[in-house]
Amino acid sequence: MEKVRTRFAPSPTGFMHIGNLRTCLYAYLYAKKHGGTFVLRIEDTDRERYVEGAVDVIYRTLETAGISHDEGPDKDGGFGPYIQSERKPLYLEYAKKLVETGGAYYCFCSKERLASLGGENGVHKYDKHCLSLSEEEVEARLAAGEPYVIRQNVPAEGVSEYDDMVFGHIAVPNADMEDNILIKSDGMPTYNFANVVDDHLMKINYVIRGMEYLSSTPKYNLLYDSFGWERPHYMHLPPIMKDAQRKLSKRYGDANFEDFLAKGYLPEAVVNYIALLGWSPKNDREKLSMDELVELFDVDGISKSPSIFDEAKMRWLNGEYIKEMTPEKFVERARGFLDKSAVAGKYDYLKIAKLLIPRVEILSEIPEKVECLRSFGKFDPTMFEHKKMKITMPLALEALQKCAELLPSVDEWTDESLKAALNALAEREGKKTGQIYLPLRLAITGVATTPGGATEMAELLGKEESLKRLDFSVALLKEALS
RNA sequence: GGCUCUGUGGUCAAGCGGUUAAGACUCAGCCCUCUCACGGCUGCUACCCGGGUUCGAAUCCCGGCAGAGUCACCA
Repeated sequence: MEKVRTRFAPSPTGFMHIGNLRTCLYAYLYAKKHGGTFVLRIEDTDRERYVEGAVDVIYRTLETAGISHDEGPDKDGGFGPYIQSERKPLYLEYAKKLVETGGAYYCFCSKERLASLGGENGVHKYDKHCLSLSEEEVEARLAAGEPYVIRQNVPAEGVSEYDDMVFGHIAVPNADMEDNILIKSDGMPTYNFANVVDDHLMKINYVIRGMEYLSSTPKYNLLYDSFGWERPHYMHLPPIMKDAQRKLSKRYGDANFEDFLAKGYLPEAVVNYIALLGWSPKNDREKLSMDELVELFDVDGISKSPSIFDEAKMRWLNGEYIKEMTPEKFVERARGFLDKSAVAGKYDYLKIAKLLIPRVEILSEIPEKVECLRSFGKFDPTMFEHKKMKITMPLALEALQKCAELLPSVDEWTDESLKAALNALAEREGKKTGQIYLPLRLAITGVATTPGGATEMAELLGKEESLKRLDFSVALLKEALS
């Protein structure tokens, strides 16, 4: 079997959005799955849409996503250059060859004439006007320096067909296809043409891309045929949608890959999630590493219908990745968020990590979760009331006062010894442990929900701060009850 | 509008002529429990519609309907 070569060919027009990344991922997975080569090619033939720095975003995104290309502008594999603008002379050369074989022709029509062609429903279709120009006339006008384009010569009749790896047999009447421009008047090729020439020259035999090309692919095949080149296999992918009607896109301000990282998503979780959007391993596995994706990836699992991007599910998956981290790993990955939170520099990150790991789905939740370690002040004393535990404000006060008597004598200020002390206290007083813990936790944090229990929070805060807060809360309760 | 494609719970998604139509997210409830989480359990909700073919159709065929893509000197 021939060696598989796939490619990702983005145009540098800004950020890398999720849909693009998934196409890239599938092309990568398919190549790796079959021991093939994955090529990165930059399609910058549209000078008007070029965005400075966009190429760097592409490199950066691939790297953090864990997708490494085997060939590209920065990794020569002998098929370069890998940037289309640097291949410019090539295209004209090949277009001329196509003119000789009759697969293409020069066109001198003005924009005005083209505009006057108006068909039904505002749809124009070029009328092959210049196809009938004699060779001499073409030569003369070329020599006179008249501006021209080169158009593909699509047969007027017949049907063009091919078999798509995911959509199956596709047949399009030739009459529905236009004689598209291959070489623009600025001498640059259009996507239609550059793509075909480059894919052939780079020996790309599996073309994996969005399904917006599904119905124009027969046209590209005609080009391959005119050249006498072997057609590649095609794998078209359904789009990722924002909702049932709209595609996920930069235009609607939808988050791109780097935005998600900034929001505290792990790159491997994002990659994992988008791999599953439009593809299924057909078992119940959902949390898959890149290696597993490579192993399991299969065209058969690719769906034909669009899928809607569900951030809630990606968030859940991200949480799954976090849950299996060790505290050390968590600190390493979350350092940026920890450093910007209330615990920055003041607390033991590893201790905090243990509490945060099961409670955080995306890293950006960290600051809000630990804020109670820094902020403390007057709070609503009725929060001490707890029906199920049968705690009233007076009972809470009593419990807190017992704590205030007992705790200063606890020397080893750790979760375990605090627990031991409080359990003994509860037993002595004939209380349920919750009737002690609950008020204490509230007393030293001042908020209803905390990332840990009373003793865990106390350990973090330290003896001095805990006792200070406890005193404050005792006073607060006394005042409320008087 | 022409052409191309698609149509399983709110979302992702198994299913490939015979199933009580998986599983996951979300949501609700319960258990666990010092809060919140985690974990465990339970529940709600689906084959777009209509015709065929067949003993039997979510699965095959046809027709509707709905949605998407495309019809550029953009990719």
